[in-house]
Amino acid sequence: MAACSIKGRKRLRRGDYSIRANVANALGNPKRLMILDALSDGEMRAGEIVKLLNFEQPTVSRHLALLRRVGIVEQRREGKCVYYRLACSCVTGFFNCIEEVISTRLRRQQRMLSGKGGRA
Amino acid sequence: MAACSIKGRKRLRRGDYSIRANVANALGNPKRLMILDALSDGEMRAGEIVKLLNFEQPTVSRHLALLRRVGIVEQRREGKCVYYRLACSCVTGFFNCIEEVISTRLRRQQRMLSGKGGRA
DNA sequence: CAAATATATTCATATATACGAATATGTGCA
DNA sequence: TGCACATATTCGTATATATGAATATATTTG
Repeated sequence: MAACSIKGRKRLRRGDYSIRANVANALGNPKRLMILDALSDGEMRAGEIVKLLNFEQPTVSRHLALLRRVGIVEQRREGKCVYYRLACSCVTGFFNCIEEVISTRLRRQQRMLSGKGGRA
Repeated sequence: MAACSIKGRKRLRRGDYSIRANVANALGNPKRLMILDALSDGEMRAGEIVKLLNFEQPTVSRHLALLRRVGIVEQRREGKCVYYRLACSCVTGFFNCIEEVISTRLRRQQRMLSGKGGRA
């Protein structure tokens, strides 16, 4: 006999979660986040990003390729230079959400410390 | 002589991008996305998720532990059962953003096909 | 305490990712 | 065409992640 009740509902979004995960996964790397953060100010050349962040040129190129592959950034060639930009304004929202998760976590940890840990 | 101008601006968010990446990274896995999608309907027991998604019990447990570690979900024990819930409402926004990225990408691909590919 | 249920952790391994170094491709210009 | 600048790709390898199987821990109840 189950001690805890099971609610019969739950509908899941349909479709391929792998595709969604690929998009999210592209955001799960510190260097890519820095690149996106830079791009959130506007279009930049690949080389500009290399200089700004002081990463290896191939590193930046590969990260940009990955971000482009999943559709987070778009590119535009102008002569010898390739300009990158965010493909979707919602990326900024990602950052805000992450900040929110982190601050929520901090708050919870504070609670832990003063609550559980404080006395005993 | 650089052919493309360099704009001198660009301010980056400060702080540790690795922490942010850890949070985002937690969302970059199809099974975890399915778990979060399930939890977006409300609190669930670990075992309920196992049954709903038909994953191995240790797999679910580990994914939940990871999600909890980065602060995306919280847990609550009630007797033998452990209930999990989203720690932060913004997680739903993540999904919407991902959908937006994917649909933007689709739109762009359509454009490619009818534009570049159509004639040539 | 023993047994049963619910969840968590460990271990070995398979797979995916990230990176530097080297090299290739693409573009404009003399 | 040949050179210079800008970006992309390949290769070998180091590191991280995911997983099933087995095992451990926690909680309730008899």
